[in-house]
Amino acid sequence: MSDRKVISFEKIKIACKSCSLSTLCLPMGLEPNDVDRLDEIVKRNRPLHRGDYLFREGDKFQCLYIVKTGSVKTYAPSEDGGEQVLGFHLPGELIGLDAIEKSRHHCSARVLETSAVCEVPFNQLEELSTTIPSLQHQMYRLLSREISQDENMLTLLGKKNAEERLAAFLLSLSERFKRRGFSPSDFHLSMSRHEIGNYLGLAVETISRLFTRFQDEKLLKVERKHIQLLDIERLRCVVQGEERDGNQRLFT
Amino acid sequence: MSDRKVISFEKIKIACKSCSLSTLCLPMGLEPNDVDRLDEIVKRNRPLHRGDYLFREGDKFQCLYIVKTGSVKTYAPSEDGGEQVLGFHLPGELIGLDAIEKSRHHCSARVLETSAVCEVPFNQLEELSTTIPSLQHQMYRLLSREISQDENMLTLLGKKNAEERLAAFLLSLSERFKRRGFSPSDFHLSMSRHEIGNYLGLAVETISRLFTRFQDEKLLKVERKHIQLLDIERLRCVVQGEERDGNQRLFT
DNA sequence: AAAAACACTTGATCCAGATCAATCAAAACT
DNA sequence: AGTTTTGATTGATCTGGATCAAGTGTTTTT
Repeated sequence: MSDRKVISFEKIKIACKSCSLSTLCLPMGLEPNDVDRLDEIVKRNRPLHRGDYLFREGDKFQCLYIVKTGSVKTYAPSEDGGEQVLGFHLPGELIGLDAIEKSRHHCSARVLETSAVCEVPFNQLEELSTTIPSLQHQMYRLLSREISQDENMLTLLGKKNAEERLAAFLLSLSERFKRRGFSPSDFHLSMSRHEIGNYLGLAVETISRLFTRFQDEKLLKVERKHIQLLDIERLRCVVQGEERDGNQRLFT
Repeated sequence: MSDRKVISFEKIKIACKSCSLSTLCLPMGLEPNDVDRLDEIVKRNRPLHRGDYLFREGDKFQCLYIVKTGSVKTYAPSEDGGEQVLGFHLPGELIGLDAIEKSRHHCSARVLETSAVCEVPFNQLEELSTTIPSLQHQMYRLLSREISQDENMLTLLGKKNAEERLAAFLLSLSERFKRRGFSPSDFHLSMSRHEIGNYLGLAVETISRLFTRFQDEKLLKVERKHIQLLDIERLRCVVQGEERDGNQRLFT
């Protein structure tokens, strides 16, 4: 292994207190010395590459994972080879919260692009949280947020049509990139059209057609995986299911 | 108010330790004296009636609610008067976990039939959980379970067709009734066809037709809100999307 | 007891999005 | 550089479940 590689790996091993994500991540709201205690149990591994697994469905649950750079998808595989994509995870987002109850993962997680991921042994985190009330509080908040997000997604799948779904997806990415200091209107999709469709309960072809349509309507510019949102306001209207002529839809 | 009513109300005010739900509910896995401490913060109100609200979207989050008897639906109202039903809650099930993060409810909860509901002030519960590690653990488990259930529901809405959805719904009720000591094959639906359809992302008419079809196929017997499951095994096959002739479906 | 409101069922028709099929384009591999 | 593989686009067709419509049964109101 070359020296260069070791150096770039070491650069990734940043302590929580000097990590740029600390305001989005587990340490949010903790006192500096509590962050140090948390820091001691966090493991930082070398970067993973496209397709690598964080864990697979059925694995014993040991750790929560936090994306540091890159992106990760979680999905529920089904016996017949199909899968349901459950989420795409950006830096600062926690992965594995659904495994606490049964102490076993019932979804799989794979990285979508070269990514750095922090690992937090849950037993140690739980023990630490008994002695740091603000950490316990943060855990409750993060678990609760995950529930809210899933409920939001239930409404999307239960009530929204194809164009509303894709618009909502793009705006969600946009807002999350923004909070992480990236451009909210110019970004790269690390997932395939197929994965987007799977996540949104739509066929690949539908995603493709919608991108073309949105581009025709000057809502965005798309070139393969590079997206530029041209009219975020109007995209918000699309999510709300507003008609072309500006009328609202009645009931659902 | 008559004496009878007061007596029947008092009968509902049972301490956690003598509550038949204690193995499903918050106190699960707690030491008897910890249950007593939990018991002190639990409020038990008089029964609520069909249509009564536990809370409304936008309300300040104060308490978690636990169904003691009866049933409750939670739903996300949308501006245009529509709604997405998020869940139906049976005795022992916790309601309001999605409100912790923002300290505000973003769904509404109404009882479906005359119901008794326990109320747990969250601030007090959180404080108690800092001093009772097993209570903290139980909270993590319950929050995690909620996430799993929602993810399960995402797969249902994203990948399953109408008959698979209804079969899964009925089996879910069946299993939950069973764990509560009720018949898994003979029960009463406290929600309307409209609410079932809304929950499953289907139209009322589709629900109605499927009940008729399932009855024709001798999977169940339905008479208004009274359901008898006649062939739970075959219903499980329907959920898996098996073809009439016994073949499995390939991919999804 | 009649009337009104509501919940459910059943049939006929329609349509958004799936599926099938054919290219096309960009990586990845020889 | 050429070949294969994989991903994305576009068009044509099909269909599951929505929507529309009409009627029935049940509960609530008066």
